[in-house]
Amino acid sequence: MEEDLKNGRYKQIITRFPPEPNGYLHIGHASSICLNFGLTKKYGGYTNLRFDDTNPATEETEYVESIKEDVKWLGFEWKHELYASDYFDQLFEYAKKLIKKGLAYVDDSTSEEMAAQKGTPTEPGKNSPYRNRSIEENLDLFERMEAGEFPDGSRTLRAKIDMAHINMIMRDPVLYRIKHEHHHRTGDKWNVYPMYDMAHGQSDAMEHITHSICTLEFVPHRELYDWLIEKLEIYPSHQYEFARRNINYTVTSKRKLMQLVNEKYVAGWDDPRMSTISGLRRRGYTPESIRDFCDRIGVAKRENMVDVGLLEFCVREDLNKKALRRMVVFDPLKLVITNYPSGNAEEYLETENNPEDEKAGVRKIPFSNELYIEREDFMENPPKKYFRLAPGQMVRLKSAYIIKCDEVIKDASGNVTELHCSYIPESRSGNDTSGINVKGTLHWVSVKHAITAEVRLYDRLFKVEDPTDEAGDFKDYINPESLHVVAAAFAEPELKNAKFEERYQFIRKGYFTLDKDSSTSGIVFNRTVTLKDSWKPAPAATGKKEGK
RNA sequence: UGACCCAUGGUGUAAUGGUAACACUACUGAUUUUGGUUCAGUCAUUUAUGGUUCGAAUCCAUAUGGGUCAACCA
Repeated sequence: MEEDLKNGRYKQIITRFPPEPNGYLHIGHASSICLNFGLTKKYGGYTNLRFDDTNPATEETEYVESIKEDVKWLGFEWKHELYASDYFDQLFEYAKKLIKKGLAYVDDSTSEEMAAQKGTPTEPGKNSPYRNRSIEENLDLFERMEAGEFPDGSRTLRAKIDMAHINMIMRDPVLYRIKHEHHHRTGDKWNVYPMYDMAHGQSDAMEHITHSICTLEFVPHRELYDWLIEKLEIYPSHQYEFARRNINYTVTSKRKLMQLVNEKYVAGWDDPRMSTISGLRRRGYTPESIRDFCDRIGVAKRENMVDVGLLEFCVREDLNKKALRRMVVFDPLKLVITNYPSGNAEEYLETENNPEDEKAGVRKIPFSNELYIEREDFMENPPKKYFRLAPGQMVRLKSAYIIKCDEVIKDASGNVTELHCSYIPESRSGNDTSGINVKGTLHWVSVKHAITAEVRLYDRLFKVEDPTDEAGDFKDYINPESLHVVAAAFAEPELKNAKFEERYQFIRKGYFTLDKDSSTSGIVFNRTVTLKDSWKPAPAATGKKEGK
């Protein structure tokens, strides 16, 4: 499409990203951002960031700031930062031009009366009794609407098109309405505000937007978009539509996201379970992974439901290259190495920070005779093909030694409290001369060197693929286990120096990032995504692993 | 029961009248000091019926299915 247009029709492509500042951007907007900015980056040209702030009742500066931050974070630069409200003077003139051409009139009907006049998709509408006012009277009334002489809702300016039009959008649509409301940018200057249709295409025209890209629900508006451009005799921008991207197990609707925030189902717009850009950012998603995701899902006009698994694939792929490997035990089981010197004996073992990236370097990790391993990495009566620790079995401790489980210690009620193992001194990582081969490798931390950290494990926010498609309220389908907090996980000491800019892979546990709730008194990590896990204990035994 | 938009493996997207493909998922196997990564492979696709054409996913018609439109929201 763009290539044809480049053949002489336009010298350059100009697009715009037009958010309404009444909420935070979500993953669906990311698609639109990547499309609009990506197109002009590819074909040459530029993209404006234009806030569609024509409704002062719902719009706030807080949202403007968050939107700018999110677009920048995603890695895009806009040419001009603009606001539909910048054009209010010009738009008002445009409205008067329509009146003068006999193409718009002031209507005193109430919204109920107007709805009744409108007809239905299968029946034509009826003309408003105010439809044939004189140009002079319309002009006078419209000026007085602006002057603040009339209360909210008492009058509107409507286009004079055709109340029997097959396209209901064309049945004398409202162009301007009275609102004595404080606007986040123009303050109390205006008493009338343009509707979307009276502002969007006109703003596009003023900016010489060549491709005004929006979602499918605006298809019927295109006829009005073109009509206004024609009658106003302004730059002929063109509107193109694509289907919004839906992702399963979440919602991408500002209204619904706001409900989750206001009704405290989540901690805020940037709760890591939210589909907002700020939520994904806090969760540990990278801009690269989100852009890659948007590229992969593409654009089309058909209804769609993208698998969240693809988003997870994209972030795993990116993080695998970037994340520093660390060892953290979530649910500790103490392990004593009986043939290793006790007391203050320790040694520092070298291990790579990222096997996928030599430049990431190496670090030292402390080893001693008392370690923690993951409780789930031991089974007293293992099924076959269990590669982890079990009585009499051997495993490798990552970057350390091969150990053998000699004895299982239990408390009075039979719970396993401790494991006694022996290590093979010749099996030390890097210069293993033992000749022993083991299938399993476990992560571990030294008890006396470990630090504690809070770890927040997230799962999908909804239990069903499409909560808006289910009976009843979408909030009835919230996954009660979407957040699992490990209050005190045991981490290798290196993590004391965790940084917000760095990404981590806790070996065998997933990808993690430092959360903003971290303070000097305690550090907090968010799990971005689990590692892919192809281990299945037994047919139909434990089912799906958490977070997958 | 009006108009408009849409229909390609489980999912998403290509194929511009000329061999239906790519990615994700799932499943095999190899490698692996992460049951990760990597590598090799397997399963699986044009909604239906007609028509035009030497040739149709593509063009036409009809049907079916899904979506949108009756806010002083965007």
